[in-house]
Amino acid sequence: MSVMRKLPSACVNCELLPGAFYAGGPENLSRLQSLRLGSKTMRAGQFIYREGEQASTIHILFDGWAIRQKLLPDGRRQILSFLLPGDPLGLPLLHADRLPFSVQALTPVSFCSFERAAFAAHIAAQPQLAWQADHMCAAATRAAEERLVDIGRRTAYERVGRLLLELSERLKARNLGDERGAQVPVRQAHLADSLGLTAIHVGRVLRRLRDDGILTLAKGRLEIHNLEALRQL
Amino acid sequence: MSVMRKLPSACVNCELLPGAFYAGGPENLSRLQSLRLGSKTMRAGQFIYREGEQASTIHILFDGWAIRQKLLPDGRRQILSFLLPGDPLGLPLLHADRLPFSVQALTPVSFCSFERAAFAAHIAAQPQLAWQADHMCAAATRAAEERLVDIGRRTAYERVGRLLLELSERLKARNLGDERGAQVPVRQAHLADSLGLTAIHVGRVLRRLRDDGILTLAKGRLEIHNLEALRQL
DNA sequence: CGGAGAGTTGACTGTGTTCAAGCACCGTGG
DNA sequence: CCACGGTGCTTGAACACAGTCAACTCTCCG
Repeated sequence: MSVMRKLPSACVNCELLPGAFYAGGPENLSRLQSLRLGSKTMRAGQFIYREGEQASTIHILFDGWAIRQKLLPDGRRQILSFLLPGDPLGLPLLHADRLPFSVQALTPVSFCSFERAAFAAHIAAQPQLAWQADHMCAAATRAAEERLVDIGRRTAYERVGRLLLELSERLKARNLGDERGAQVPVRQAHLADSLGLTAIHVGRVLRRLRDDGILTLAKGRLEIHNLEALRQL
Repeated sequence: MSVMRKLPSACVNCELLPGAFYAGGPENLSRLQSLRLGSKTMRAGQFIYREGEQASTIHILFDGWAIRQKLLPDGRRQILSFLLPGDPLGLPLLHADRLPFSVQALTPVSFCSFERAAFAAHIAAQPQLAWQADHMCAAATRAAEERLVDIGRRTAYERVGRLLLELSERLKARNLGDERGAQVPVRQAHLADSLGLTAIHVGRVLRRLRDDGILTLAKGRLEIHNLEALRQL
């Protein structure tokens, strides 16, 4: 079974920080370190945040996968995004003290925590950090709106293909996974709730994608066999 | 016919600025004024931006409605949002020089323009402006993700009702419209492309909403008859 | 060996789509 | 004043994509 990576003792040694917008360069790391509250691990399935509840800490995912989702009273669920190591969890807490979505661990996870208000002040006080936060947020909006096009105007076949392509590219960008594929701990029900479909239909679509020689998703592993065809979708 | 409001000659007199995040308070207005390039009007249907094309000015909608949309090669369209007076057009241009969507005038519109780079610098240089921009952007993400839940997991009936409720509330917040309703220059095809449906089905849903005594949308006018029931959706 | 969770398969249903025709509204021009 | 054409809305019938339900298999673990 997969073993969880060990958290570094200090931010300076953290492998995630180069490139993380909230770090703001080496000269800020000690400041950031002083805001750090500690770290935590959780098991698969645990809720890291629940929609609407008050929360005063924000987390940075260090290892494992999580999902960001909204639940309707009658049990329907919409997954908003998949979260990978390095992603901040609950970023809207910088602007409000209640989150408009829940966050749930998809695998065992570890993350480190910062005090909401102090972290917000840290960013708000520095023009270039605030600007970079805005930049990140713009990217998040763009991603949400692309998913909107998927769900609103693309077929199930296109949706599944594009989501798996996106995941594979995000994993590659972080050097997770190898040549042909990667571990993707996502079940058909997750794809379904992410794409506005049912798990059963996702299963049928995955079979078609496999039969068409485009990709396979089985036993927690995603393999892409025809990247060109996949990009065409 | 509706008459277009007259643009003020100077930002100081602009009725939109109180409350606009990019203004940043009275002391900044002269600075903002100096960045202003001028104003423009366009007829209904004209494209203000086209997806992917380079653009070096950003606009603030002064009067009229516009839509933000993405078009697929085969003609399918997804409307991302409706833009009302006071809304910035093409905000992502602050972070990139190509827009990931098109903007089209829905009615005759007027707007004023600012040079992209100068406007971005104006904001990026001031921590509190940048932070407010981040705040706005977070709201945009939240809106996109709520629409995502609508399209992904709600029925056509719920979707149409909720979108019209949202529009009516945005109009009310800007003092457009009166007691019972407001002018809403949105055709069934727009609702359809916004909600991942077809215009024909939207028509059927609107009839059901009317038959159920909840609302009517006809001849460019939206009237809400049972706000409570509408909120229940 | 047994049980739980995930995935598969098949038959049936339903929400929403497609296509086509007809109608209402409205600004234009004879 | 009315004929005209365009645009948008409505209706009906047939269809399709995706959903629902239920039974069965597979795999992984204990």
